[in-house]
Amino acid sequence: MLLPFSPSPLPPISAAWLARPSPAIAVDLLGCTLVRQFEDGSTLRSLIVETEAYAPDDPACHAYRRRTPRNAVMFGPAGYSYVYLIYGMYHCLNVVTDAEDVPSAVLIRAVQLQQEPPGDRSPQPLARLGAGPGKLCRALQIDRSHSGQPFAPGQPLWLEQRSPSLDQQMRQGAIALHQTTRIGLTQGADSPWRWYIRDSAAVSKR
DNA sequence: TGAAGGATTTGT
DNA sequence: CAAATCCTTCAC
Repeated sequence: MLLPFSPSPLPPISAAWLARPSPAIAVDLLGCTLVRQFEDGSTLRSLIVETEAYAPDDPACHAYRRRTPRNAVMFGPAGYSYVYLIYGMYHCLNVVTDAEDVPSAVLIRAVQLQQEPPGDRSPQPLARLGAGPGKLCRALQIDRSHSGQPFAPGQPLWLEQRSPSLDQQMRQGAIALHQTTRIGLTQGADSPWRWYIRDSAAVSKR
């Protein structure tokens, strides 16, 4: 299933809206728009269809043990990006949430691209390009240089609210949300902090 | 200074 | 199931 993109501009999501516990944000970000603005000024919009929450006292959270240079942004205020390199070859994009000094974030695991990203790329279904945290960063050309930056219009990345019609469909259950345990973890694997739009073509298997 | 391992993806 | 590939973290 492909979600409909809004034909009209949607309001940006504020840092204040993101200053809540990460599980709540993970649910609320489903159906919202991730906007990538490239250096030439062009933009590429994607609908968020799969997320995971990471929180304080969560063994799976990068900030679980202590503050380090890598995870420092998670200790800061909500509304900033946290991008890290995993397995030496893939980047993962997070939205920092909750209050300052409460290290938490939401991992964007899958998006539905509105159009083909710029650059030479072998023709591939858009749903595939955004299926997986590493793949969506590759498609949107997101790397660690984008970590620690605010989500705000005019920046390389920002977020926009759900369209009213999509919000209504999700609240009425016409678009089903699912909640499961998180993927690929060795610790904290029991917390049911993964959410996705069930029938989306872009979510991870399971 | 060294070593182990990871919020992934892909191909065998 | 294992490789690719490199950064982060922790131990010595």
